[in-house]
Amino acid sequence: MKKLFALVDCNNFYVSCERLFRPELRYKPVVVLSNNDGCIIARSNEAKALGIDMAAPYFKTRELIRRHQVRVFSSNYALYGDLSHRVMTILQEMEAQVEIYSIDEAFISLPTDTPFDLAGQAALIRARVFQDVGITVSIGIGSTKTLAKIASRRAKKEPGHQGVFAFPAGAAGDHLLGQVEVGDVWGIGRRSSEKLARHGIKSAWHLKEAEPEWIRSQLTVTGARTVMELNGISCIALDQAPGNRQSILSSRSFKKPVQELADLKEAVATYVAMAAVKLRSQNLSAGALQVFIATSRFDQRLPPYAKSSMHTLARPTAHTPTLIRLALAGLGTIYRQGLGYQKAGVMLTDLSPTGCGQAHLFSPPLLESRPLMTALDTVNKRWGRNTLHYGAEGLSKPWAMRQDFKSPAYTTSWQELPLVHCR
DNA sequence: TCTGGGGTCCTAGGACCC
DNA sequence: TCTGGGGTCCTAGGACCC
Repeated sequence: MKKLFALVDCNNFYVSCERLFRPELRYKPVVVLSNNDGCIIARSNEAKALGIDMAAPYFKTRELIRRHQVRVFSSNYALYGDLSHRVMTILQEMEAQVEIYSIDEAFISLPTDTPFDLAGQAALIRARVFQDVGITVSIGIGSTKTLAKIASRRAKKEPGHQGVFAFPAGAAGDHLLGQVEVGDVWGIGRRSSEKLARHGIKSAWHLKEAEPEWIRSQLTVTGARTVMELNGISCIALDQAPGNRQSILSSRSFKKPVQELADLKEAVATYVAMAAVKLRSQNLSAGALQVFIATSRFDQRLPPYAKSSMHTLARPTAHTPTLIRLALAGLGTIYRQGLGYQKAGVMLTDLSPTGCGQAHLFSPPLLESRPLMTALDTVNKRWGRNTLHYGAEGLSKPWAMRQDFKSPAYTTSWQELPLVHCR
């Protein structure tokens, strides 16, 4: 059966979340920063109009921000995650086939075999999300995910569409593709668009008409798929139950460069503990652990130093102390004295469902206590993160990331609920 | 002074097997 | 002169996404 795709995309999502609890900031320029207050990762329309670029380093735009009194927020993922969940729940209530694609986007698969007012249904979804959560979404409809993406951008950018736009058939569709820069096509990043431009392929229409074999040779099969999708041939299916996760990464930049091994150890132990919580929450165990450290890529004075160390476990585990021990041992092998490290991290890979691992012939069973981990997670869930934690994680954490402009956890912490004053 | 974090997929090349 | 053919697995690196 032929299907259509709709992409539901939350407008300026992080900014919209912040404004939800600060309605006086509506129509004012607002930006949200990445972790460590490093880059700008969300902008209100007013901030975009001021010429503040996506992913611009905060310190480089600070003057512009000050001059126009742009309101700045550190990222607050507890808030965004919670509001995202509310939006996605509504979509799943209204539609049978939903793929949650990212924190602020979902694809929906729509039937086309019955006479059905797609745009009308999309408008209903949009109204319901706004009514129940207070977030504005744009919805694009197309015969492939790639075309739905292009349509959603049009829905967002041109107010006349009331937030819903269906990719048109025939010549009108080609005309629209002619107006889309090739780098704005889903799956075509900076490197590929530079390469394509050198061969005269500058618009989405040029790409659609390109020779498939040549595209395959230049952009591999993923590029070839994109060309098919632009031609209306669906190659990227709706994925309602994404397969088991491949890896769990936990890493942060430091407030200021860290030199001491002792500080790095604390940071790495903290990241291991975070990753392990995520691991157990998905009932997974890790078969390998990688730890990495890096100096700043931007520091011109010294050559950058980045090293990682991989350790494979005889048997998969989700036991925090075991993982911390391995990570710290790995850290010792890659640490070099006298450098100022800007970032460290831990990646858990070879993930498998807990309890399904192959027993090992020669290693004795690991002396690890699953009930202990369960108790730890239960306490921290009930009483707040870090109620119980490992000594190796440290206490003062002088390396912790910068978060100078963080809003309260309005919806996920009793202590930070917004107050309503009545007279 | 100050430049995010968390993912996925693809390819090439080396090592190894029969 | 001339050096097989077919395969798997692993890793590193590149590119992309939000």
